[in-house]
Parts: sequence; C-alpha cells; structure tokens
Amino acid sequence: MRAQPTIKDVARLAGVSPATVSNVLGGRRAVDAGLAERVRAAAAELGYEVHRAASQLRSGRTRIVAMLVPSLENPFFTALVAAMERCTRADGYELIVASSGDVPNVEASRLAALLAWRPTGVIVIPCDDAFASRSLIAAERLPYAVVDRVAVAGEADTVALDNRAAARTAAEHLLGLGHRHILVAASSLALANIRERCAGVEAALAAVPGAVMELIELGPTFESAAARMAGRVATGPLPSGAVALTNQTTLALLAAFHRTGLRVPDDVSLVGFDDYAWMLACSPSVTAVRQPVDAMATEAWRCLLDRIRGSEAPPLRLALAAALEIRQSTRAVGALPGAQPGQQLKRAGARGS
Amino acid sequence: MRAQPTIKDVARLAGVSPATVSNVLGGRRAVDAGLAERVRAAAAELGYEVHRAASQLRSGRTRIVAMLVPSLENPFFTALVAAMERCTRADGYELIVASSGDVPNVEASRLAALLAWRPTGVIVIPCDDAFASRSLIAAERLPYAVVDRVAVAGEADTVALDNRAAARTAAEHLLGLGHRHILVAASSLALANIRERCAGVEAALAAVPGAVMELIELGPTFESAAARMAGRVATGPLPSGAVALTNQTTLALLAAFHRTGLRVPDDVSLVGFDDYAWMLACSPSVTAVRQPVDAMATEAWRCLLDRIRGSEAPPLRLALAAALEIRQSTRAVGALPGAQPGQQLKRAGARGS
DNA sequence: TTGAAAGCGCTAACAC
DNA sequence: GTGTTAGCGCTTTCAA
Repeated sequence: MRAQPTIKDVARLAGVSPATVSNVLGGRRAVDAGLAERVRAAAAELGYEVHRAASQLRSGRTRIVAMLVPSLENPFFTALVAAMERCTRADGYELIVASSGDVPNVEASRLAALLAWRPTGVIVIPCDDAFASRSLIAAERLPYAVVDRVAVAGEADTVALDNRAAARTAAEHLLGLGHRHILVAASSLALANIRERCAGVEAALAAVPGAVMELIELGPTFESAAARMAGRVATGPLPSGAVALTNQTTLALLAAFHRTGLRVPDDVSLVGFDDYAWMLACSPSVTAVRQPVDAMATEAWRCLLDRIRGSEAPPLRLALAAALEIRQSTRAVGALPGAQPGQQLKRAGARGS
Repeated sequence: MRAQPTIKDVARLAGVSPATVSNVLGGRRAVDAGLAERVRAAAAELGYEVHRAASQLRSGRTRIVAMLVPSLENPFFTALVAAMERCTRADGYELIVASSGDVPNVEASRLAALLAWRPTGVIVIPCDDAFASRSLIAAERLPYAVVDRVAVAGEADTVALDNRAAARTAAEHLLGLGHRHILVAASSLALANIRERCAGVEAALAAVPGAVMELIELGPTFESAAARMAGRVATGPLPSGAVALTNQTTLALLAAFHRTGLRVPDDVSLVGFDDYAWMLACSPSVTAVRQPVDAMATEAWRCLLDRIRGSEAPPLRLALAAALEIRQSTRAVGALPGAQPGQQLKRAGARGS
C-alpha cells in the first residue's frame, strides 16, 4: 500500500501552490490556462486522485447520494438501483447503497450507516408504511425522496407507480376476457402500495355486476408464498383468473400452479406484476404489468436534485403509469385450449401529479 | 441540514476529553467502565455518529471494500453483491459497488472512482480476460480478489466456479439421456470461464463415441442473443439437446424455442446455467447448473481479509463445485412426450485447490 | 487510565 | 489570478 501522491506533490511538480491545484481540479475559480495545463500534466504524471475524505472534511460537502432498498435480491429493486446509479453519476454524484432486509431495526441501522457518509441526499424504499427511520433523515434536515412504497403524505417528495390504475387495468383485462371470479395474490397488505393495487382490482370489479374477488396474502418470501398458495389450491376450486401484485407473488402463483398440475392459461389465466425477460421466454409467456423503472429513477433523482439545489416547493407526489404487456398466460373464458391471444399492448393509468 | 454533533459535543456532555470518547467508541484503548458508560449515553443522547471522512483522514485507515461488477442488472452479479455485503458487514467493513457495463474504459474509470474512496481491499469481476485495470489496483499495492471471471494466473487470489466440471456434468446428464448431438450456447468466447465451460462439454463428449457438439456464440445481451438463436433455428434442424452456459443464454434459448414453436423437452432438451426461482416456477421447470454464490462470496472475502491482515501467501486459486438441479426440461431421447423425469440431484465437480 | 496537542489532505477566506 | 494560512473532526502520539 504505497503512499499516494497528495495535492502538495502535484503543486511542487507543477511549481504552483496547493490552492491553485485545487482550483484547477475542482474548477471553482478561474485559473490561467497555461498553469492549468501544467497542473493537469503533473496530476496525470503522478496518478493523483483527490482524497475524498480530506476534500469532504474541509469543504463540508460531499457528492454522495445514499439509497436504501429492502433487498438486493429482488430484481425490481436492483433495476431501480442500477437506473438510479446512471442518474446520479450523470450529474457527478456517487451512489452508495444498503439494504434493509425488510426489517425496521435493520433499516434504522443501515440508514444510520449510510448517513455516516454524510450524503447530500437520500433515496429510500422503506420496509413499511410507518417508515419510522425517516426521523433519522429528518433530524439532519437532509433532502430525501421516497420511492415505490409510498404511504402517508409526509414532508418528502414521493415517486411511485399509479398502483390503483395499474391493477385496475390488469383486472379489466381479465374481465374483458370474461373472467368473473378473480384471485388477487398480495405479498403483504401491510404495505399501502399493495392495498392500492387491491383497491384498483376492486374498482374494476365494482363496474361489472357479478364479478367477485378472492384475496390471498402470501407473505414476502417466494418459497413460503408458493407453499401457501399450493395449500390454497388444495382446498378447493380456484377462480378462473388471477392477478399477482408483485414479482414474487407472480412466481409463487406460477410455482404453485405448476406443482399442483394446474395449466396456465387452460385452467387459470394469470396476470403477473413487473416485467422480466423470463416472463417473455417461458411458456406460456406471462401477461404482466410493467413498471416504468427508468422513469421512476429519473423522476426521483430530479426531485432530489431540485431539493439539493434548495427548492422549497411543497412536496411532490408523482404517480407513474404502468403498461400492460398482454401475452399468453391470459385467455378468454371458454376459449379452446391452445387458442393464442393476439399480441397487444395496452397502456394503463395516467401521469399523476 | 443542521450541523451534526461532533466528538467534542459528546466529550463536553460526558465531561471527558475527545480522546476518551474516541477510545470508547473505537475500542482501541481500555477505558474505565463508568466513563465508558457516560460516554455511550452522551453519544446516544446526541445521536452522534463518527464522521467517516475525518476518522479516515486522521487514521489513514478505512473499513471500506470496493466491489466492481460488470452489471447490476444480471441476477448472478447482484446475488454475489448481496452475499458479499453480508460477508463484509459481518466483519465491520462497508461495501461500495460500481458497475462497468462490460466496457473496459468504463471499468477503468469506475475503478478509479472506487479507489478514490481509499478502500482497504477490492473485489472484482472483470469485464474481460485481460483486466487491464488491474494495474490501477496494483499501483496502490491494494489487496484484491478476482471472482467468477478468472483468466490468466496473476498475483491476486481468484475464486471461481469449477467451470469445466460444472459444464461436463451438464453434458453428461444429456449424454446419459441418450442425446448425442448437443448445442452449446455461449455468451462470449472471449471470456476464459466460458471457454472452460465449453471445454467441459467437450471433455464429456470425447468420452462417448459419435457424440458431437455444435457451438453458437450469442453475445452478451438477451435480446440480440434471442434473435440470433431464433435465426439459427430457422436455418435447419437443431441438436436434440442444448446446454446454455450463462443465465442470459438460458433465457435466450428458451425465448428462441418459444418464438419458433419448438417444445421443451419434446423437441429439445435444455440444461440452463445458474438457478433462479423462475426456473422452478415455469413450465417445464428448467434443469440447471446451480452456482454456489454464497460460497463464492464467502471464500473471496476470506481471501481478501487474509490479505488485508497481511498474508503474504502465494496467490490462491479456488474453484468451487456446482450442483446440477435436474427438472423437467431434459428428457431421454425417444421418451414419450409427457414423461416426467424423477426429481434427482447430482453434484458436479470438486472443491478446488 | 486520561488529557492536551498535533496533524492527516484538502479547500475557503483572505491578502496580495 | 495566485499564494498564504487556518482549520474541518477525528485519532494518535506524548505527557501526566
């Protein structure tokens, strides 16, 4: 671990003062072009990199954004992380990430660890509606944005799916195919966004006389959810249509159907949530609600950057539209087995305010 | 952004010196139990957190591990990141992550950004065999470990799958089912680990007279890979068995078969790579090579921590064994459509040296 | 066992 | 436009 060059080494080699080196590299003050060139050459020759810790300690500013997600093993969250990293980096900010494991205590401790980096702002997907750890962020008057799992109206900007419209469109698709008895697979009804999705299905059903919904809560992990769902299948006949409200419950329904010998869509039509390559590749391909992951990240970052730059506007509450990708896992009631629905695309929901 | 409490605030409240607070919180020197209690109470009351930058600047040490991966959108890499985070955190180290997008120039610049944090060690999955950016790490005499994509014998510890044995077991499974003509779908033959997997298949085929392999290189992205594979299907009859060498190529084969109307396993038997919930949930479920992700992370961290602690042992080269999960996507040649293979489990490869 | 004081590398304020 | 100087918050001597 050889000692790395410091700003003094660069200054000496370039024949200028450390302050000038700092100004050249940081671009805060105007510097003579010739000097600047010498400085840059010296820095390159020595392989100099600004010492983040020293820079941060002195200036009091960092260009760090902290992001807290429930899990790094759920592709929806990792997609959001990847998209957010692209956003922050484009504006010269580094993203640091931690995961809460959906446990409030862990959330608090991981958040505290993130805050020890003294980030400029925070992006959070909370592990529950209460989001008690928000007080940690608020205590430092740090700007933050809440993404995806948005509950109570708080002081922060929020960016989420238009959950109600997305789920409503999924249900309407099944209703349009003649399904009147619909199973709704929720992960956890303790989450407001999941309850919103339920409400969206209910709203669709309310418009159709005789349509009824059966709600099942499967819990957060895939394995237990699949087992619980298989248990449900064993207890009696299933509705002809099913809507899964998360990517994990989509998998759980598929796994349970598979284990119990139910065929999709011959025995049951399925609308999944989130849209991944495997849903297109597997057979039958899965009709699914696609969340606008990139747009969610972009909007959240735009909100946060505005706050970082001092915006005092009232909290924004964005709700983004989902798209329904219609594939082979849904079919009209009474259609012949083997009939293929046409490839269609329907847009759901509206850009919220 | 209210000013956060400093060590002086805590010291004043506890009625001790800043040095004592530091010793209580850092646990470097023995401190009287009563004082320590007062200090901890004061710190808790103020919500004090050590200022990382200041601490690092003064001590010259960080407890940061930097991890560079090709992509945060590939579940194999994110699983490795999640596992690595658990490892490092258990030993009090923070993990910071960046992704190279599989582009050498980006790799170099992202690595430089990671090194600006002055990490204690680095974990890398390079974007190519050359891994030219290793010079950046070597220049600082930083300990590092190369994971998954291991090529030339270098000065660093390496942790990878026993690629040859894993692929060989996959091929032997197909051979055992009577398949003699086997398609091997590689992502990129520029990667040594992929070439090793090819060699494993070849080794298995070499032992069976008349067995032949057809190799197809599909490229890194799912969409182009699926298109290229569909093109191959259009040009003529396919082998009866196929081995995909990555999770992306597994998806690409499935998607191509699906698009072109080939049925798995009636028309073609498929062994996938990596093992995810969707492979179990979809129908037919996918026979797949499961990589020991947690073990890879654990071993890599153990290597790195040893180096951090000063080990000068010659570079370790670990090769971990994969497991073949046999499911429904593979079937004996000539078996009746609809026949289900029993659920078996076969272990592949051996713990390397 | 504790405190006082120095200084890590950098940038901001100020002087020129 | 450039240099000098001070000090960010912490940890680590060193002295008591």
